[in-house]
Amino acid sequence: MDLSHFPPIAERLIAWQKQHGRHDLPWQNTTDPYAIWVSEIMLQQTQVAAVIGYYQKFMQRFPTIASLAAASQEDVMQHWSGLGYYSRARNLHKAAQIMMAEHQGVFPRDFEAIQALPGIGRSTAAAISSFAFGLPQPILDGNVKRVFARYFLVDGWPGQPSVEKKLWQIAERMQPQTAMGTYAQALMDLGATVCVRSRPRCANCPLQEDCGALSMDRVSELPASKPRKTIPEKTVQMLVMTHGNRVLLQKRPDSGIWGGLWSLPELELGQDSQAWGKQTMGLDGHAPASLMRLTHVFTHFKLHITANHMPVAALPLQAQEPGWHWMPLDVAIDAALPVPVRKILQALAAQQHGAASAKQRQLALV
DNA sequence: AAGCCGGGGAT
DNA sequence: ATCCCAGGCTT
Repeated sequence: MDLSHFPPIAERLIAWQKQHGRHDLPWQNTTDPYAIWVSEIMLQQTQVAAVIGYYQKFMQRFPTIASLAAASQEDVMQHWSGLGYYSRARNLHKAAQIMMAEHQGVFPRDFEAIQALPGIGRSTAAAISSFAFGLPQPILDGNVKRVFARYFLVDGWPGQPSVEKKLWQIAERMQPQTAMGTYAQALMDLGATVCVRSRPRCANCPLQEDCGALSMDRVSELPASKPRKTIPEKTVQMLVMTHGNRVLLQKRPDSGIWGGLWSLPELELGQDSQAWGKQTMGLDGHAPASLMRLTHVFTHFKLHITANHMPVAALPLQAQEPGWHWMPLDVAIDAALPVPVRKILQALAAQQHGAASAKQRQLALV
């Protein structure tokens, strides 16, 4: 690829960053590789605004590699609950334990060693290397892909391997050998605040004089968007079994959707709740009551959930199956749950609270 | 190369 | 309703 007719951009970007970039995010103004690592993992496929609160709580609870490595998976997952892509949390936890066992509890400084840790790919390893250690490794996240696709007129969807390969080559060619952290931050900040997806602010861009897409009037069509397919839809029934103030939850396996989180038992749509409770748990449930319906959209499918509430009067011993847990409702709501499950339990809590208040009012009248 | 893995912000 | 976000891992 011939990039010779493009002037170097690093110096302009670095100068722009010092004046117009972001400087006060919670994970900036530190060279602690642990803090930078945690932020980079949280920021994978997740916007800055969504991360800030999670980051602060996570760092307060797990301030060091050692504290994270020593924590239970349950504790780690609880601090990730709601953020999505839960393999990130499991890999973060696992990588901390690897660092304790194989790197003397110190974050490795070698680029290959960093990238070898679970959950850290080339771009994340490069970001950590630049910010924490000043290594000249190019990053290539969504922001950088957009900036380069426009500036260098790269056609095709950046998720396509052939297109991504071109973009990595550009990233390598543009990579400066000084001020690596500032340069990486400049690319991200330019993409996040100026070279945004829709209606970019080209008049404020330090690269406007020689941007390929701007000169060709192709800014709005680059980068090419992902070819979209219709996603399948699934319907499930989630059963909320309660005994007194406790609710039955099931720990999901690490692999698959919502891995490592607590969830509700799932039945097929027409499946009979009472029969299911009797067969799998040996429980006699009351007639199930419709609690709520909701639709949850994932990247690759849409899930229609019907939540039914079935109280059980007695709890025989065979109801204590491994992997299942009768959890007090107030505890369950703060556990590591998927978002729709938390919504269902909150609806149940609201309903029970309402019923309790009604009873109180009734008693007050007597 | 394509699929899997979440939840939310922006438009 | 659609796109995409400081992507990586598995098949």
